Amino acid sequence: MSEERISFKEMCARFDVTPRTLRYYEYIELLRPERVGRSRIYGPREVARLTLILRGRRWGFSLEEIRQWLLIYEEQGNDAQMHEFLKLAERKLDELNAEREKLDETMRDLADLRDQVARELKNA
Amino acid sequence: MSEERISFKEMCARFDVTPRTLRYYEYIELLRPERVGRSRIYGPREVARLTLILRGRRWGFSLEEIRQWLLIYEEQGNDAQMHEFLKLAERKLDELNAEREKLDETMRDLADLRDQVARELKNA
DNA sequence: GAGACAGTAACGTCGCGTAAGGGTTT
DNA sequence: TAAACCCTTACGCGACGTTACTGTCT
Repeated sequence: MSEERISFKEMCARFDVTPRTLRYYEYIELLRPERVGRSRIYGPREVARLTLILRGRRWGFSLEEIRQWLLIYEEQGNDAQMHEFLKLAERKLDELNAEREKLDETMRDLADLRDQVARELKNA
Repeated sequence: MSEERISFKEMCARFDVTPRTLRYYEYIELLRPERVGRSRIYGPREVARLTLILRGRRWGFSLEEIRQWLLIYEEQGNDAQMHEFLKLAERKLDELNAEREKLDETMRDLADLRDQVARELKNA
């Protein structure tokens, strides 16, 4: 029960990704579905991995970073690995914070120029 | 005087870009330096254009978007063109704002997971 | 001849999109 | 015969980085 063997198309639908994406993840060895003939079949392991992959992607991790994560998750949470994860998360949060500050500066600059141009238009 | 004719290397240094970048911008026809023999020489026009290009890049515009800008700037600010710019700027600000919200959400999610893992570590 | 500078050509990156072509099953 | 699904191969994008090789000037 709950063997959960899922077809290619169903994976695409369930996770809202294209076939190309699944094939690509397999090509770079993030996923390793079984084959029945030439068709791909996804078990619970692949479903779990894809869940993590997509979550990481939403967070702006590169697929190579995600690969590291998966290694940590795979061997299931001993302390050392959880520490590893915490370090990764802290580093990423720092990166995201830096990005945010750059974004804010950009927005201020652009808004300033917009206001300046708008004033020029009014005075013309 | 202020003829301002600048060499390839000096352009790279002044704007802190690589030779590859200058060659690329020329290849896609954002810049059109003169040639003396086979060497590139940059006049005031190219200096001004590169200034705008890099500013646009900091603001997250694509080079194709920047090309539109340059057209507007080139023909120097009549009202219609300034309106065009204002529309571009507003659209970009909206985009940047959406990006910022996604970033904030990402950071909240990641921080939550980090806290959760940290608690698990303490309770073990 | 060594070193600094110039040039061109062309492949590599990342995360897929998008054909193009062919096979198998309903 | 057609529709629906599967497969592989391979080129395309954006903004350059990088390598490889050649040429020119000091």
